[in-house]
Amino acid sequence: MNAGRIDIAGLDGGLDLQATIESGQSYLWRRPDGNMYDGDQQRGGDAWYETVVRIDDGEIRLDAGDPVVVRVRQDDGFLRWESTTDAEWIVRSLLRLDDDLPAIRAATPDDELLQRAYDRYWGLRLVADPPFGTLISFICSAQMRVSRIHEMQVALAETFGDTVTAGGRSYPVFPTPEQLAAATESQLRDLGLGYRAPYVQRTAEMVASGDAHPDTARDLPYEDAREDLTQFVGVGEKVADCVLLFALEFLEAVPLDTWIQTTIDEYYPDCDRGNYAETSRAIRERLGGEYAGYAQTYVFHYLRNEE
DNA sequence: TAGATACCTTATAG
DNA sequence: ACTATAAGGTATC
Repeated sequence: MNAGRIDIAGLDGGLDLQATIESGQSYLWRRPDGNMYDGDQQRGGDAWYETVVRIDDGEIRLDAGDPVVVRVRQDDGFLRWESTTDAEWIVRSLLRLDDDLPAIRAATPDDELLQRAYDRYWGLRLVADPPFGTLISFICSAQMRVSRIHEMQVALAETFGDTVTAGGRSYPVFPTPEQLAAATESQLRDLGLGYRAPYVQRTAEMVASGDAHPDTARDLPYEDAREDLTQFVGVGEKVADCVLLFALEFLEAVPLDTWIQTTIDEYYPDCDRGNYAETSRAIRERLGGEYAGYAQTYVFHYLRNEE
């Protein structure tokens, strides 16, 4: 295994690894100590987190390429990493370590709720996850608790994905589009996916056949990109916004979920315009525009943990 | 085009 | 013990 460490003092705004990984924006990491979402900040503070991505022509993916194991741990002022390859660039990319958090926060409105959330979880970063895994995991997220969404992704990897061995341990790999497309609805229901089972299978089939790919949204203007992603089965406007924000680097995207809807009702009632598109524009503007997605992620994590 | 309803499964509240 | 409700919504009518 390769290994290295990144000096957190050298990052603009530092890092809160646990908040970043366990804030419900990524479901593609695992904690080998088995305590994801245990709500215990102390225990998670120096836990190892592991993921497997694929590297294809220098890009971090899950739909093609060679599997690479990546482990990270925040400890004593450093982000330590271990990997089957020289992975510092992968770690920097996945965890958006080059984002300038103070600059992003400076572009955020001086709003009491936003500042409280930023203060409480300062160092939380958005992620830049592989698009295919993000697409599937957020299709699974509909009407689901965060911990169960994560369990589903683990089950999908263990049931349909490859396995790689590193350092004497084996790691399940998130399934490729082909592997998921070959799954039957019944198999997926057996994993507890419920009505999401056919959505996952059919979307995987769309990607595997080449009929559509989440990456095509990357080159479109924000609202067109959101519309483009809704062509996938099981993907509405909210899930599309999640893929844009957590995988395709649209930092202005604000997924309108139940938590944000409650936030709008309580703190920004004038932003409720009665439909997704218009409410989205209004709350996006209220949260600072360009980095509204950052503010959304802080607020989501803050409200979910403090109330 | 806007509004209502069904949908899998599990955990938690009452 | 047992029922109602809600969980990072979407598809369909």
